[in-house]
Amino acid sequence: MSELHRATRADARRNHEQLLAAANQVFTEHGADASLGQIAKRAGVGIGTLYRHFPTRDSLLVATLQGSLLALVDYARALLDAKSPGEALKVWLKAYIKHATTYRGLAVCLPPLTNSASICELVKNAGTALLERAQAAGEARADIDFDDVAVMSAGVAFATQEVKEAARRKRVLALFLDSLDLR
Amino acid sequence: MSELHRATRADARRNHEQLLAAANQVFTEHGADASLGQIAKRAGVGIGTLYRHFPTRDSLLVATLQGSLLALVDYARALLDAKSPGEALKVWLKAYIKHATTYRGLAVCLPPLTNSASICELVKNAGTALLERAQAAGEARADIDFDDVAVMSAGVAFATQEVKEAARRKRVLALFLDSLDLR
DNA sequence: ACCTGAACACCGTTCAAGT
DNA sequence: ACCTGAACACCGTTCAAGT
Repeated sequence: MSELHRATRADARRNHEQLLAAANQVFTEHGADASLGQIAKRAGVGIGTLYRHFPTRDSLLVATLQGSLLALVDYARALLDAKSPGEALKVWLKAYIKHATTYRGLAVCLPPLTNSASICELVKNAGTALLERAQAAGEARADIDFDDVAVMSAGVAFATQEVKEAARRKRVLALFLDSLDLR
Repeated sequence: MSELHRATRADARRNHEQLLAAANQVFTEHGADASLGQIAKRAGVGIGTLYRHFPTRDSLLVATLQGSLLALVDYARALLDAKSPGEALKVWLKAYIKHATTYRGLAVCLPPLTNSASICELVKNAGTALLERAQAAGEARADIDFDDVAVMSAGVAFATQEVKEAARRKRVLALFLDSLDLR
């Protein structure tokens, strides 16, 4: 019943919520490229209604991820008080990369989305703060910015996604995290 | 006129070649997820003929890339004589990653293909030789194998693909290559 | 103001019919 | 042996008609 919803009709609000819930389910089951018609059907809503609420697939995707993205931002803020700035950065990046595998195939459509969605600006700011703190403490190489780290993280998330062996996933992740250290 | 083709009909051989040429063009123009119907049309062939010659999209993709993959193998063999094993590895990995961007979106469908196509076995062997030589010379960290490097390379190719700024692409690539060094 | 679903354009894949 | 393309099942997206 927030201010934002005062002017919207009750059925519209309800449809919005049911679409989000359905999308979350269907994306989880079938991946980020799941059929939009299937999502509309699961929400008990016409396909046109889905498009009215979420004009693009990406807009539906970010809406679905908003909660976990905000959690990621909060996590970053909390980590700004951690003893070791370098470790704090790495711990957060692990969570950041793990988040990019929330849905199968999410890493593939995440990069373009990173530049359009406003929530991603918050995430970027949060990551930048952690990186710069680590760099200031001499615990991360100084010749990179957070966009570099974000690009590489997307790559790691993508490449890691379909690897069966947990040991290899862990090694590749470590390879990346080690690369952030000073020389 | 190779031995392999003695038993096949002349029109079949011709169709095969025209499909390859058309696929190369269309993949180049529209990316690795281009329409197969469009490829068949460009080849002047029924869609059924395309499926007869290349039962899956991946089989058509690897057939299209076979020449450049073999060139990559030759390049690796030549580099086994290079003075610096560590540098040789990195130079080749740059070419390897660049190859994964031959078509837009190729990096996305490359990983599964890497395990199925027999030509990729050759590439893997070539890369392994370069990596192990660098490791033996103490010019690459010893706690990884070529599969680790291949996974990360796929990630770099994917993540790098859509980045506009050349400087950032270069920095991310360097970040990866640096990570292979000894500590 | 919002919802619906038929309509359209596209795609992948198969397979009966042809040569 | 090989080729063809109609047929089928699916998908994304729009928009006229309804409430």
